[in-house]
Amino acid sequence: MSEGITVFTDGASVGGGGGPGGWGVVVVRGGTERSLSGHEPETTNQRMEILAAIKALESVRGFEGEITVYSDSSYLVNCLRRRWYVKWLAEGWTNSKKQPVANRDLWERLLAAISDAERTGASVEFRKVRGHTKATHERARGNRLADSLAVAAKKEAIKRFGAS
Amino acid sequence: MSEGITVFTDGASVGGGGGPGGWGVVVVRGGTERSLSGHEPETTNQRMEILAAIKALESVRGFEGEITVYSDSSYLVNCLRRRWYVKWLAEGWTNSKKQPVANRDLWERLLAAISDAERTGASVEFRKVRGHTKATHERARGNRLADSLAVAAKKEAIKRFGAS
RNA sequence: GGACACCAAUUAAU
DNA sequence: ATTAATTGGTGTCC
Repeated sequence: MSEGITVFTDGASVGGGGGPGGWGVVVVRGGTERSLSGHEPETTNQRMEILAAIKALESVRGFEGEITVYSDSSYLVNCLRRRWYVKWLAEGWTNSKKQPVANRDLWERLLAAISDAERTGASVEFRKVRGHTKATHERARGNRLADSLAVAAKKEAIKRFGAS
Repeated sequence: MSEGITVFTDGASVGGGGGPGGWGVVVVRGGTERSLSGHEPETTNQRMEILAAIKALESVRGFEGEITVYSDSSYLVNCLRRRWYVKWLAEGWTNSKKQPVANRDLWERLLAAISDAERTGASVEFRKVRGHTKATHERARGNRLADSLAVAAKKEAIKRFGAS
C-alpha cells in the first residue's frame, strides 16, 4: 500500500520586506525524513514561502500517491485551498483591487508543479499549520524543523550577501 | 569653539509591560557630567525611554550647538532617525496597522522639545547604542550610567508604590 | 475591516 | 538558555 508523503515548508527573510532570505523543506516518507533548504540575496518572506512549496514538490517529482504540504503561511495555503488562483487566472492576474498579483512568477511555477504532480499520478493537498507552536505533535515538530532550516538558510544568505 | 553636548538616556520598568518604572539621563558637557532621574508608578519600558529623552532635552534648553542623544532603545531611535513620526503626523497618529500610535502624548512632547531646541540654535541627533555592553568606550560607559540611574529610579518607584 | 506570516529592538522572569 | 510582555516595521491576500 502506498504511504503518502508529508511535507513541511517554511520561509524567512530579513525585515519581512526586501532583503536576503531562505527557505526550508522537510519531506517525510515512510519512516525517513529528508530536508532541503536554499537562500536568495534579495527576496521577501512571501516569496520564500512560495518557493519552499515549489522546491518541495519538485523534490518528490514522479511520486504516485498523496502529497500533503503543511505551511504556516495563510498567503500560500489560502491561495490553494480557497482557489484564489482561479480568479487570478480568470482576471488576467489582477487581484481584487485590480492590481497585478504579486509574485506571479512563483505562483505560476507552483501551479505548474502541482499540475505536473497530478498528471503523474499524485494528489496534492495544502494544509495550514500554526507557526511557532510549542506543541509536540508531528505537524508542530515538522513546522519547527522547516523553520529552523529556513532561518539557517537566511543566515547563510546574510553571511554571503551582507545584512540588510 | 562650542563643544557639543552628549546625552545618554535609558528607561526601565517592571515586567517590560505595565508597572512601576524609572528613567535616567547623563549629560556630558565639556569635562563635566550631570545626571537626572525620575520614576512613575505605572508605566512601560517604552514610555520611560521616551520620557528620558524628553527630560534630557528639557535639561539643556537654550543650548546652542550640537546635542547628541544616545539611547539603547531602537523604538526611540528609529522613530527619530527613520522619521516614523512624519508618517504618524501625516496619517493622523495611526501606525501601519491602522491602530492609534502608542504613547502619542510623549512623542508629541518629545517632538516639541526637539523643535524647541532647534529653534533656539541647537541641532539634535539621536544615535543608537547597544545596551548591556561590557565595552569600555565612552558610549558604553554613558549607557551603563544612564541604565544604573534608570534602574535605581525604578527601584525607588517599587519601594514607593509597591512591586508588580 | 479581517487573516497569516516575516522581521527589529527593548524590558523583564526563571 | 528559554519564556513572556511591550513597541515598531513590511509582505500579501480577501
